[in-house]
Amino acid sequence: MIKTPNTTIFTVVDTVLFTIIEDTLKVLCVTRQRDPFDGQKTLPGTYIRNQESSKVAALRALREKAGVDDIYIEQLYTFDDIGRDPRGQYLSVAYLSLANSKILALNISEATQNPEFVDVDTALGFDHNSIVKYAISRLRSKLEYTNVAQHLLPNIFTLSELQNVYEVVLGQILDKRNFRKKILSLGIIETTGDTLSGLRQRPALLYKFKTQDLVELQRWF
Amino acid sequence: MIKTPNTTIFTVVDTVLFTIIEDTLKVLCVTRQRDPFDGQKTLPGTYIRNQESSKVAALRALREKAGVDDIYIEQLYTFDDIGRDPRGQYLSVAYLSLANSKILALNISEATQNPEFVDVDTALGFDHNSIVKYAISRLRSKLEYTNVAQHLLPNIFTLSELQNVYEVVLGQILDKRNFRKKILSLGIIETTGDTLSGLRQRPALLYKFKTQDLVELQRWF
DNA sequence: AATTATTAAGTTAAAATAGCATATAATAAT
DNA sequence: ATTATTATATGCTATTTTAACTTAATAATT
Repeated sequence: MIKTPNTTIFTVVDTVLFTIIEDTLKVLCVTRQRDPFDGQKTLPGTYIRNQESSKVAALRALREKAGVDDIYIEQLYTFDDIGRDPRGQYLSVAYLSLANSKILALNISEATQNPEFVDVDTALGFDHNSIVKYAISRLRSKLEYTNVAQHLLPNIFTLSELQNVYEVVLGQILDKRNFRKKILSLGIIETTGDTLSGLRQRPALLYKFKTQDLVELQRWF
Repeated sequence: MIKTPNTTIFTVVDTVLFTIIEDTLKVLCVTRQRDPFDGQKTLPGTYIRNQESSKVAALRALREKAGVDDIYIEQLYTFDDIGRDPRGQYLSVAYLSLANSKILALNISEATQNPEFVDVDTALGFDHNSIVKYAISRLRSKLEYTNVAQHLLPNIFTLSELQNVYEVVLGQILDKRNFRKKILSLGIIETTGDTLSGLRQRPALLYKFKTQDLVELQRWF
């Protein structure tokens, strides 16, 4: 094997931070201030620094734009097709991140490229629409066999709010009785015993996820 | 955003090629000919070249070691923890690959680091045991909701052979009647109409996968 | 003709899923 | 006070899926 250190491969990260605003799935993006794609929206990204892992770089990018320190993040996929960036050979490790919109504090300034949440079908520069598409696909899968939905919610929530997260992400209406039976039988949430009153209706029982750790449920065999 | 081109991040690929030999899941490895980990077994890997994507680099690594040109491959995960390689900051895009052992032609020589198939629990250098572990986990999942099993088999096979692949990879015995019912109901295989005779037993019907393209089956909701 | 090894195939009980309707608790309006 | 409104909570049933289990058929060998 011949060692060929690649001085011309740029290693970067791009982040896909989803949140739900007004019953719509939104993704964080910034506005580029230079070519290529000057003025266009793109996913927040950054170069990976020396002695920094891609995950730490991704967290750094999100901290700068969205003002969050403790956030759910997982590696999504590495995009490195030749030609994906007109500036040269860019290898981007993409990360999928989730947050409840209430805990976010967007750091809007020229320096941070004016971060904002946009609809997931908004046109983005580079190959970032592909990345978002892939992220949605991953998120939909994970909703179905893990407890990741919690990161789109406050710590305490009603079953209706939880169902709403599933409906917004999956893009389909679910039967309320069956959803409740299903989600309760999975054993990943439990009631706090408290109720949410103050509305002109029967008060809803409040629930929380049993653990913040990622739980993977079983499939067949 | 300050641009910090990283001249010191090495971008490489590592490949996890699984095959089944004598009813055991095996992984391709090579023997390192230099420090670090001189003399130890590791996954086949290579530097990503200029104007080469990680996928192409992974295919190149496999072609050199295993003599295969047309092989199933998918991106697994990118490993880049600081300290994973004592030589410096190495970002490795790992690939998962599958092949039927019959089509492989190991290119055994000093230059190719004497590739060989070993049990998946064999001690490997670097963080390569973690990579293999992650690859097994991915493979097991994918068996259950895709048609990837085909890549561990010849084009034409019996149901017993297919079941054997599942049993070897999943590490558990499956009920024959239920397995057949399940796999046939998925609609991903069909019989060729031919039978396999010549053995001192009832001849088995032969089957093939309907498509080589990756098929993803549905889960709940 | 008997033996052997492996394939092919169906039934039943239990569990999970999908589809559907009504009573309840709180507030708001009268 | 009484009534209206609104979202919550809950249960049944038919259907589908899953899990567990046994025997007959076939072709080669002896």
